[in-house]
Amino acid sequence: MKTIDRTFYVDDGVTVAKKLLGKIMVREEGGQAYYFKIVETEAYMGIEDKGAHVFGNKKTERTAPLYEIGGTIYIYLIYGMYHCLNVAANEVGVPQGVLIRAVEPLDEKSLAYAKANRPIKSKKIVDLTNGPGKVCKALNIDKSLNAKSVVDGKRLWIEEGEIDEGFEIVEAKRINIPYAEEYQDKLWRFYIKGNPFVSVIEK
DNA sequence: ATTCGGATTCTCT
DNA sequence: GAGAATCCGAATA
Repeated sequence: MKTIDRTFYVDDGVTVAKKLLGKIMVREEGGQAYYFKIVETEAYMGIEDKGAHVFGNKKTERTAPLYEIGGTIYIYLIYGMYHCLNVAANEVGVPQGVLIRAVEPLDEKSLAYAKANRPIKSKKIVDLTNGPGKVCKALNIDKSLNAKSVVDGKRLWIEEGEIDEGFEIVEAKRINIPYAEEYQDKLWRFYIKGNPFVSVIEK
């Protein structure tokens, strides 16, 4: 497998969000690597997107990583308890990004890693990683990765998926941004049709 | 199957 | 001092 390089991320957020589906996210910790397929993403399209943290060009200490070059990691805390993982898209100064909403553990070792990080009562392994807060918990991702990069081959990176995989992409409305007005209807959430790890399926 | 509320703390006004 | 790009368990039907 080959680590995806910078040029992949220097593109508009919607394009990067779609391209990330089916790719393999690799988490490295303690000299071990764990593999997860990206099955659901959301694009946040910058200063005009009312659902984005940077709406109105609100550059603050928190949102600064989104203004960096595509491939920069942006982690934030939501509802006081959960971290969410984003990858910045586009050029420096264009604060777009992609929220990683759901992943699928690709082997037993990765599954065990997720379980160890996120002990739950549910027997369904789907419940381990089918949501943005869950993904971060299961992969032991927190603010120590904020503003780091996904292209330096350390801690967290993304690789090409199976060559001939072939899947259908569903375009859907983004989740839980009621204040975003007309932007909450944008079809900027993308997921792999039929994949059981997707957090919310369209009717 | 679906609804409901509580958890918990960072960030910005 | 408010509110947040969520999750989970409990209660109801």
